[in-house]
Amino acid sequence: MTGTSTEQGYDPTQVEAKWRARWAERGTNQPDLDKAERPFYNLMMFPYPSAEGLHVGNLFAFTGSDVFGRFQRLQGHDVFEPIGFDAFGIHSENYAIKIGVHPGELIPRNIVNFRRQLERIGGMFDWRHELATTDPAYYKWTQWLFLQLYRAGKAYKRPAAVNWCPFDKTVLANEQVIAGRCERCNTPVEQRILDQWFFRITDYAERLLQNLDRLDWSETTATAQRNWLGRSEGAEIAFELPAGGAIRVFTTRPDTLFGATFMVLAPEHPLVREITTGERRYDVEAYVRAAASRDLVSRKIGEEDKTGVFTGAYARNPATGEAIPVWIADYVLMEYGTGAIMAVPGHDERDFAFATLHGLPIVRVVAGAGEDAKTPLQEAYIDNIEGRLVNSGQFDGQPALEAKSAITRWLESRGAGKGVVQYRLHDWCISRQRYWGPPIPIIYCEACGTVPVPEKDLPVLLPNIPDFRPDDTGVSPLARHEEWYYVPCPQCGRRARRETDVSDTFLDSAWYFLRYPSTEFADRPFDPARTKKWLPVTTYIGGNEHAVLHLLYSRFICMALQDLGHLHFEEPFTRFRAHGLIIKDGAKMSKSKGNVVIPDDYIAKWGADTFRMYLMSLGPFQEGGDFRDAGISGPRRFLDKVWSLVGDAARCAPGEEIHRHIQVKWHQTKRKVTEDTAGLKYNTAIAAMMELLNTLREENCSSREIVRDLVIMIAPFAPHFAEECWERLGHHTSVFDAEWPSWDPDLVVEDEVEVVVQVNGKTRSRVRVPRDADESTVVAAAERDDAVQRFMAGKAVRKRVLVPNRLLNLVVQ
RNA sequence: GCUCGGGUGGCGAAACUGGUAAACGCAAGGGACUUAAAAUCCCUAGGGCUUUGGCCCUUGUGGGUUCGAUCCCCACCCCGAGCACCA
Repeated sequence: MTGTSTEQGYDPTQVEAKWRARWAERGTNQPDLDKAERPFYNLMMFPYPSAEGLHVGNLFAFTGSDVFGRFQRLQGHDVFEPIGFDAFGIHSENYAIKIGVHPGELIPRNIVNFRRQLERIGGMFDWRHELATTDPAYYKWTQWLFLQLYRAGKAYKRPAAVNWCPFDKTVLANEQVIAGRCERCNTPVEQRILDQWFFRITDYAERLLQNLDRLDWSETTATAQRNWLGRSEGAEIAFELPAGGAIRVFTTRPDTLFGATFMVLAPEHPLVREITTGERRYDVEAYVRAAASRDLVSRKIGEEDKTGVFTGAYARNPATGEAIPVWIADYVLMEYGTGAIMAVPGHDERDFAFATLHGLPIVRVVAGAGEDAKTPLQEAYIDNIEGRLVNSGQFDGQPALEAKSAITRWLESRGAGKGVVQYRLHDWCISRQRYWGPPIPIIYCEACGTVPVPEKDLPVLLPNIPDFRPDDTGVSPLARHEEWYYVPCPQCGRRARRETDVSDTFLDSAWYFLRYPSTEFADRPFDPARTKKWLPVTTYIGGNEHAVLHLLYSRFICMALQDLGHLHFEEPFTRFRAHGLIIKDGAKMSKSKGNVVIPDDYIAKWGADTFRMYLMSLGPFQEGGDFRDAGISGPRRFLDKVWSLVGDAARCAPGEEIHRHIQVKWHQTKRKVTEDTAGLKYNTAIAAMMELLNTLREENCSSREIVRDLVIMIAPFAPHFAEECWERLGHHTSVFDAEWPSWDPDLVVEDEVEVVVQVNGKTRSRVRVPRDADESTVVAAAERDDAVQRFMAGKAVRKRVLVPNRLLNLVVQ
């Protein structure tokens, strides 16, 4: 194999610049959104335009999505691959504060850099449909979305706790609270109660859960959503108070009701004041105050001792009739269930710890194998659903599982309880007391109350104020901007005030995929015809860090929009695949770990195509890989060799005869590359192409037909390179308009196969036999083999196992 | 603590989801070409024995099922990600 050649070597810089220009000129990456016949919406999670630019981990994800889009295009689909920027939010704002540049100035600058990087890597993006969530033409519709939910009664305002840093005097997101302290200044964080806007996502909990079963999603992602939704079946039970009324609790273990020896209310529970007796008032109030000042995060960690105080009140256990003491403790959370529990210390770890610490009685009501009512409890006996009830009156002896429903029915018949379903999911708080987001389109009027901004007045523009820092009022900086803050009431015209909270970034990203196909329409968020043609998204690829919030919120928004008649579907992402992470020095790439690799220098040195191939060959796309720059020369050598092979093929006469075994390799490769690329197993698809190349070089074969197929198969991975090779093979159209190679099922198997011969499960030899040879033929061949004979040593064959075309195992003695 | 992933050569990884463990690539060693280097090309290569014919061992650890286990089952160890007092 001589690399002949008077021709030019492969120069990626030149080739890539040429094809970027030509794609732009020809509109290669711009499908006709109205006339497309086989629409395929290939979506990648849009990036947040950080000041650092895209790192290698980001480009791994973008490239993997682009490979898939280009592959689908070669399969004959009209692929729409849009891109945009998730540019609002606390990250941008905090960074802007840190370096003292206004986010309105910083973000456009970052976007320019992102655009440059994304173009350079060769993404098949349709830039005509680029969007940024910070663009008033976009957030006008984010605000519109809020109004639709508000009108439908799905948005409401209520007091809720936020994390508050008393030093920085600002509201913090949960992620900014590290071990109960502010991530920036290390000051202990407190909680503050503010009036905030919520979306009623909990109304959709059951649908969000049910639909998961029919979505083609990564199983890990679906599982994460199931866990987050947290469906529990149980009972709501009333414990009567002597003075009238009752404390209602939720439990998943009604079968342990007879073991409820005390009750605990969350400190915020509305009944606390009412039931506390005079002599306990001081202790209880002190405890409530202390709980209120604790930050939200450490409250939920649960490592500390289980503090609490007795209210002095008693309630009646509906099963035993006994009066049991009512305590308050911060291990009970107001946001879950009813904010009150029946404590069963015998069968709940937390209740056990609390009872031990405060000297409360512990009763066994479930006995496992070899235990009875009197077996002492050293710790809470939890995994007891296989056990039988004891100390439980008429239910003694029943299996715990049966007793669950039996006791629930018994309570129902006496009006003391009922079976209910609970979710962990909370309503979505969309209020942010910050500057850098879309203002929530609400006006407060003394006369008319809460008035939504009329749709004709949208967008409510985010004013460009120089001091965008949060201050110690706990209110958004927008409140300081008077000519913005005060507006005439849309209903009565009197002076009114604007809502100063902006909405959560997750709201921006919960609908951006609806906007992409319709970016040119100024008068509607998403055009009905376009939406009908392109949505739901065919394939969505993104990071598993968004497995829960972003994907769940997007699903909720689509459900709500469908219910309101705006959409024809309720699940936005037909297929979702989570990409893996790129590891460097044993850790995920992140700025805080200091192991971020900036791709620009690699691309400049090796070319985008080599870099793409390298990233895709690191490991399975859905698992990620380990970045070591040493390996990048491999893919480059591959492309160099293909380059020279294309030169040979261009000179080679068409229709050259091809040996059978090369044909087999060729067709096997087509099958493997097709299947593996479709399954996102890019690393093995690339390996298969390398094998084919090695075979062609060993056999000194430069068949035009084979090289042509190879170039098409390389195209999703190395698009500029493939275009250039395609042209050198004499084509005048884009390689992406070519047809993906098909394989002949008769040509993927050799006529003669090698069958492994094992004796007692150990490989001893291999014999060549015709394909699909029957057992007697294979056995005969094996028995003629010297090595096999040696290991058989005249012993009788007790059993033969034949795996056709693969293996024969002879079991002797 | 809980829920998902995952542990295979010097390194990244592959193995039709029970059938030749280590494909493909990187790094390495030897050779060819060259005044030289780079590039390129050819050869070697999991470990250990060896009488040079081969033989034995090897997929985190220990058991099990099977003619046969990287793959299935049980117990344990380690790494990564997410959730975290959810009653």
